[in-house]
Amino acid sequence: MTEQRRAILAAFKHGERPLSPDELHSLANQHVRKINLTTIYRNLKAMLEQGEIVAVAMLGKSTRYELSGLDHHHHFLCDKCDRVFDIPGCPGSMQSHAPEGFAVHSHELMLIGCCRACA
Amino acid sequence: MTEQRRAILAAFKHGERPLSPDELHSLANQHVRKINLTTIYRNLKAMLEQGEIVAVAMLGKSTRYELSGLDHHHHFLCDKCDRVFDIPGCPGSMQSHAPEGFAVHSHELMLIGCCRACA
DNA sequence: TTAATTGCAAATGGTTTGCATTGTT
DNA sequence: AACAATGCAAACCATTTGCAATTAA
Repeated sequence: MTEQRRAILAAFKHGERPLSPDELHSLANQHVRKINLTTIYRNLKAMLEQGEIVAVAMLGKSTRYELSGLDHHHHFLCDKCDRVFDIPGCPGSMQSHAPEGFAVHSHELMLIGCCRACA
Repeated sequence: MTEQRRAILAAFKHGERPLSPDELHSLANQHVRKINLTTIYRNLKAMLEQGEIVAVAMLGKSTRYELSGLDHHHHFLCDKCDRVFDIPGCPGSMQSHAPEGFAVHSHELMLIGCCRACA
């Protein structure tokens, strides 16, 4: 594992929430010497393919990423401060909500609202 | 209401599922004389602000849009054919899944799997 | 006829790629 | 030495913007 990859992992752990490539870039640069944004993107791509991280779709804004292997969970987007929080738990299997003949492999749930700090 | 806006609305109705700006462009051009893609984007922006349509976040792919005012519902993304289907109903209020002090205003749910046609 | 809408081309912003350089084994 | 990872600049692609021409009120 390269020094840059280690810095990116550290940034993920330090960030503790889904991060955009830019946020990751800033965070990783605090951990080691300057890393190029291109390197961030290339490592994100590799980490995605290896299943080390997962992508989180964001309305309008650029995709964010987080470490995988966490317990199954969902996200809360604060529409005031724009931060995304992990929320534990899950409403449960969604297969019953799919129409006949549709097989559900996975699901994503995003709650939108106002976080505690902004309230 | 302009002729172009009418064509875009017709495309939404004809499409019957969340559409990308490009899909909308193709569809709208079938309904009237050529419309510029810029006009699609500008009308989408206006329709969003007026609440006439809503955006649907797509992982990696570009945002899709659909008419609002439909019953509250969610989406199913087929990972084979890449189409998005509306699915009726909702698992219910999500407030109980949010941490203490977090106020939920709305939520988005995307089921991912294999649609009936691709099965 | 005055304001809003459109088309076109250029600008933008996030992401990706080519290639020469640097680091790793 | 051989191969993989990096940095930089250029390319890319979806979306936005400036501005002159067109359409609607």
